[in-house]
Amino acid sequence: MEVQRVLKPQPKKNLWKPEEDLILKNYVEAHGEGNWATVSERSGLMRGGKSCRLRWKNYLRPNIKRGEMSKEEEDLIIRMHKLLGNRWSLIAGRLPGRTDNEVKNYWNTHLNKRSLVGKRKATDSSHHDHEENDENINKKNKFVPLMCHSEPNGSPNLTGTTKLCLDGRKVEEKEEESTTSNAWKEDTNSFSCTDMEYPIMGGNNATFVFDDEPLIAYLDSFVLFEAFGCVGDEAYEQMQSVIE
DNA sequence: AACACACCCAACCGCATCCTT
DNA sequence: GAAGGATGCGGTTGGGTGTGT
Repeated sequence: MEVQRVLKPQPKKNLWKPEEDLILKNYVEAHGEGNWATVSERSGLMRGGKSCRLRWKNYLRPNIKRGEMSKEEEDLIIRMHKLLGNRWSLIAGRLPGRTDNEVKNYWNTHLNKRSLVGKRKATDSSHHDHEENDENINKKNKFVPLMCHSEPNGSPNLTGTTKLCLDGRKVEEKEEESTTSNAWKEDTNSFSCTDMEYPIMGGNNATFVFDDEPLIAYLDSFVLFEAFGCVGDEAYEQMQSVIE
C-alpha cells in the first residue's frame, strides 16, 4: 500500500492543501502582502513565490467573491471585453471580489462559447436577451462621462491611489480622505474602488444599472485610458470610432 | 455499471513591466 | 542609465467531475 503511494507518479498540478492555505493565510495576515519570494522560505511552504502570490490573490484574499456570476456581472464582463479585449485584470478591477483568473475562466468557458453560438442563434434570447446584438447596443449608446455609481450610504472607501480624470488631470487620493464616504467624486468626475475594499454588489449597496445605461457608463477614466491611451475629448473620439 | 467524452477551473508558464540598487 | 530581482498579466494545461451512451 505504502509502496504504491510512493511509487505513484506525482500529479503535475500541485493543488494547494487546506493546511498550506492556512499557513499562507496566517503568514500574510501577520506580515502583509509582498516579498513573495521570501514567503515560502519563512512560512515553511514548499512553494514558489509566484504560486503563493497567485493563491493569495485568487483564493485566500479577504472579500473574494466566489460562486456564480450574477447577470449584472456577466453583462459587465461582456461589455468590458467588447471594449478592452482580453484585459482580464482591468475587467476584474470593475468586478469587486472577482479575480482576473476567474473572469478569464468564466469568459473562456461560458461567454466566449456563447458569443460564438449567439452569432448563429440570435433569436434564442430567452437566456440573455441583454446580449441582443452588441452592435446595436453600442450604436444606440452614447458617451457620457461617468461610469458606475453607488448609493450614498453604501459607497466604498477610497484609498491613496492616483485617479485619472476625464480631463486628463491626475488626482492623488489621500488615505485620510478615504473615510469620507462617496466613491463618486463630484469635483473630478471619477470613480474608483479596489476589489479589496469594495465587497461587491449584493454584499454592499453599490449598484450597477444595465440595459438602458450607456455602455461607457461602466468605465471610469482609468479604464478609458487603458483602452485608448488617452482621456478627455480624445478618448471620446476613439470611443465613437469603436462604436461606429 | 462501465466507459468515453465534454466541461470547468485551479495552477502553471513565459513574458512584460516595475522597482530597487 | 544598466542590471537584476520582484511582481503582474494573459495564455495554456491538465486533473477532477459531470453527463451521455
